[in-house]
Amino acid sequence: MGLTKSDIFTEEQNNLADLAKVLGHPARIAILQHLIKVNACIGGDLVNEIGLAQPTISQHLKELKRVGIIQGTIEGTSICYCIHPQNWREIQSLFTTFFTDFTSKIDSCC
Amino acid sequence: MGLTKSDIFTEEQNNLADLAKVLGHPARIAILQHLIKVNACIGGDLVNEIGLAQPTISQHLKELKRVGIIQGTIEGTSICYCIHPQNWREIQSLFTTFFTDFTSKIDSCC
DNA sequence: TTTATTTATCGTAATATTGCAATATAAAGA
DNA sequence: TCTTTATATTGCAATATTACGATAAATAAA
Repeated sequence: MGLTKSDIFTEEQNNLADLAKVLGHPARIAILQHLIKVNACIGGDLVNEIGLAQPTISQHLKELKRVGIIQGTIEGTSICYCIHPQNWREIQSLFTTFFTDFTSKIDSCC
Repeated sequence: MGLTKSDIFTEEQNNLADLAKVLGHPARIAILQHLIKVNACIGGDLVNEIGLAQPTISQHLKELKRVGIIQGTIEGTSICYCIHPQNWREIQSLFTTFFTDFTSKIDSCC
């Protein structure tokens, strides 16, 4: 079907999964890492840096913006992209909580 | 195309994206959270708990096992699943590093 | 106004993912 | 051995994702 049954899961589970899914593509990881490295840059720089066609990068940027992990500011004809600091920390916090829920337990496996 | 151009990215980027992608489905998040909660359980319990058909759960478990975040031990006709403690910590570490790379910087956005 | 620059959108092709019914496999117990 | 129980695999339908060429839109510069 290709259609996730999101109605049988909690909002927290759907939300975390959605964020993870957006991080689940190397181009989007590369975009985020580049933005971290240079603080901010315009879309064209990302097209050159990543090596995918402009419409493809635009699509990936759209996804990253959708979940709020980056922001774009219009500067003339170009758009200056950067990490959204507050949202980044909130997303980081969600993942940290998720991972720590196990790490804080005693190992008791089968 | 639907085909990710993984050859133009670093192994680190592909690896992190692959892990994130596996976490990018609410059923797999729910499976992990349940395993954390009860420490260990057999596959049938997950089928009842999650509410998806047995083959679907089996498929999700296969993906989780592929990246090593869970392990399964055969116990008679059933299989006892649990978090893979060491791999969990390694994956947690990868995400922590990724997020901290930005968090440790001064905010300088556009 | 015309042109150049930059980004977004549309349309499309190819592949991937999700989910499940049917079935296969494997081990335990009668 | 035969049956039961639990999981894996296969096959398939529906939807999603990825990537890009063509093109639109919007602004700056000439």
